[in-house]
Amino acid sequence: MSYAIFQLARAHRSYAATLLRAMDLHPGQELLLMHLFDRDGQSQSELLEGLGVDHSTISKALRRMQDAGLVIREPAAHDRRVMVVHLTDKGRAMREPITALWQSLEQTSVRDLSQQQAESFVETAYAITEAIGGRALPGDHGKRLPGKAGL
Amino acid sequence: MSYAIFQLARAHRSYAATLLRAMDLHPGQELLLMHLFDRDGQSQSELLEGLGVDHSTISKALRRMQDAGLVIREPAAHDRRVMVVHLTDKGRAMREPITALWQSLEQTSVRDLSQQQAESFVETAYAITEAIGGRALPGDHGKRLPGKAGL
DNA sequence: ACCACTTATGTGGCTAGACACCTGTGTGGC
DNA sequence: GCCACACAGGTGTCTAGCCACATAAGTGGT
Repeated sequence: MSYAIFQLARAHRSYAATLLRAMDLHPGQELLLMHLFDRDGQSQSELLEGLGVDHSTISKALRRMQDAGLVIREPAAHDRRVMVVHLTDKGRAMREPITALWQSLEQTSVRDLSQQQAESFVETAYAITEAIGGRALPGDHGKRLPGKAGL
Repeated sequence: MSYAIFQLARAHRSYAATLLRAMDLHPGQELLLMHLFDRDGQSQSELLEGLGVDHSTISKALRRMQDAGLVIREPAAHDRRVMVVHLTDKGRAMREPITALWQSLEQTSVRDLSQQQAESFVETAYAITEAIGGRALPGDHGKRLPGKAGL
């Protein structure tokens, strides 16, 4: 089971990376952009909430994306700690390609599956994600190893 | 679907990394060790075949593991290109902890699943892995590394 | 023997992602 | 007002993992 997850994760990431390479993006950046497509002008903390990665990862990725001209970061007026992230025209232009990439990824993934299998798989995947503590909720800094009962 | 895979992959890797940290290992190294538990004295190419990552990743990981005293690498007699990897006593001593970790990981993953769900999930996971071109190892979709290492 | 080709491995450079530590900035208690 | 504390980001450092390139050694064709 865990081996299957490892293999799937590696293959899936690798495939996504190959597609992303064609549009000069790196894995993870497309998720950041998709969150911004959904709602522009989010703070890094808000993006972090949606992605669940470390804040330093967000910070560095955004800096590189700013260097690449995809986004701009500017301090918020009401709270000078927060940096509000806005898409540039170039960033917004990535919307269609990314959507197409995502659909392609979906289609390829489910290619040999029945509708039933796909739904069941997603459902189980989320169940596993929750079982192993997939949510990094604010305030717990990763110390959440759910119970030593299972160890 | 792809989002579910991303989330699952991140959660799974993160959880495994946390467990591995307790025994001074890094993600991926446990898979390398498990392959060596299964058969000691493999070349890097053989290990690569089993893991499916880039050869440079293997090379660097093995160098760090050698620095950590887990393995030693020595040139093969019959072909001076290949480096044969052997476990040290310290490396062999990791076998039980890693097996325990793996079982814990498995138990936690399937905690909220029925036997049927778990089997169906693994089967679908391999189907997706093959569909997106993660070269699955020749043939079998069933057990990986039959036996001792407990994969 | 020679030379192209393949194979096994090493190395450098890049990003992702995690942790640890640090700097500003808001906020509540006194 | 003052001060401890929480919070938002930034930066350094480490490993994983990829690609691109390099080196050395075995393999074959001629």
